[in-house]
Amino acid sequence: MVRNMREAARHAMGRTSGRAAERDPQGQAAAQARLKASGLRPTRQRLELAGLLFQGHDRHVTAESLHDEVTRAGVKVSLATVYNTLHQFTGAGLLRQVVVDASRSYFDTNVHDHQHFFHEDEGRLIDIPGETIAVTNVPTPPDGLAVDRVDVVVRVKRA
Amino acid sequence: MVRNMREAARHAMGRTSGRAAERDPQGQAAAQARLKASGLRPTRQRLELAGLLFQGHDRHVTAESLHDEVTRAGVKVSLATVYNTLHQFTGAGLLRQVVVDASRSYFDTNVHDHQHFFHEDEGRLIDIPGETIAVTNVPTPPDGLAVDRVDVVVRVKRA
DNA sequence: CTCATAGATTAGAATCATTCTAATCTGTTG
DNA sequence: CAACAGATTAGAATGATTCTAATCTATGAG
Ligand SMILES: [Mn+2]
Ligand SMILES: [Mn+2]
Ligand SMILES: [Zn+2]
Ligand SMILES: [Zn+2]
Repeated sequence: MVRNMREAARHAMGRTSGRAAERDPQGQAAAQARLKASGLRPTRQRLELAGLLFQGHDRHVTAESLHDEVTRAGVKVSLATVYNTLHQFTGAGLLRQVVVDASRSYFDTNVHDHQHFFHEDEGRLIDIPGETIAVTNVPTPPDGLAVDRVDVVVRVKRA
Repeated sequence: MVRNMREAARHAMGRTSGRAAERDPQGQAAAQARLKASGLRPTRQRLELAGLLFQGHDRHVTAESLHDEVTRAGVKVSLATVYNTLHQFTGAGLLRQVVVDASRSYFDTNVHDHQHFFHEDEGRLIDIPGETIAVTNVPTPPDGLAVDRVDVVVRVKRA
């Protein structure tokens, strides 16, 4: 039943209306490149999620916030796939996991050295550029251990 | 049926054999004082848990590790009570909660300003004295927010 | 292009830490 | 020794995350 390129493309798009992809052509292209570079198959779901995550500005998402967002965009992706994708992207170095809240995991599109404000009332993360804060005199780890990284979280509340 | 002080004391001890209390007389006394100072009733469970937690050296426990420990000591305390107690002690300023692992909460008997090594392979926390690490140039929080505290976690792995 | 297949997605069940419920118990105070 | 506010607890509930196993799809021969 597939007769030509246009039909094939529509078919490949599956359940999505194609609206999201049409709305963000360069995002999709960049996403495609990013996935290819990481050896991840460019599936509809990964392209949509990458499109939302890597639009240029840095983002902090939870599995649920990203799932809500992609769902609101009219794209059907299961929550399991959102979790899978966040972990795969993290494994590929496209995302970083941030632990600040015992009740849920955040993922950060900014994988460079930087720190965070964590707004405890609202559960929001705000970047602090990597050059801003200086952490000095970090002691040598106990024998047999090596520093993986140093996290600084500035917990803030309503004044 | 309670005839004298000795009997009364045994009765008050409830289901415990009294072994734990006998093993740690000063711990119990200190615990009693600590609870009184915090306005918490000195129940058998709180005294046992305080006895284990505040023995002098600083400790990092999870609800489950503390529950295992108190259980192994032959004292019957429900996990719900361990959770309740950890939160009450935290509210009273006797403990501090430490967020380093998305999968469980740690409680720290050292409530003074200090930082941590977190051994990611084993899930263990190691104190870094408060005067050791210096964090400078922490930026001013966004408007309407105030710094609650600054956490530094030095994540370490097997070398 | 067509097909075979490794890899991906997904609904729904399972897990696990933590919290809640509501029944029972106990420390305190009069 | 009451009376009762506060504490404990078994077991259910919750909520985030992971797992299962069935179905789908991207890909690279042929
Ligand atoms: Mn959702
Ligand atoms: Mn949890
Ligand atoms: Zn960030
Ligand atoms: Zn500590």
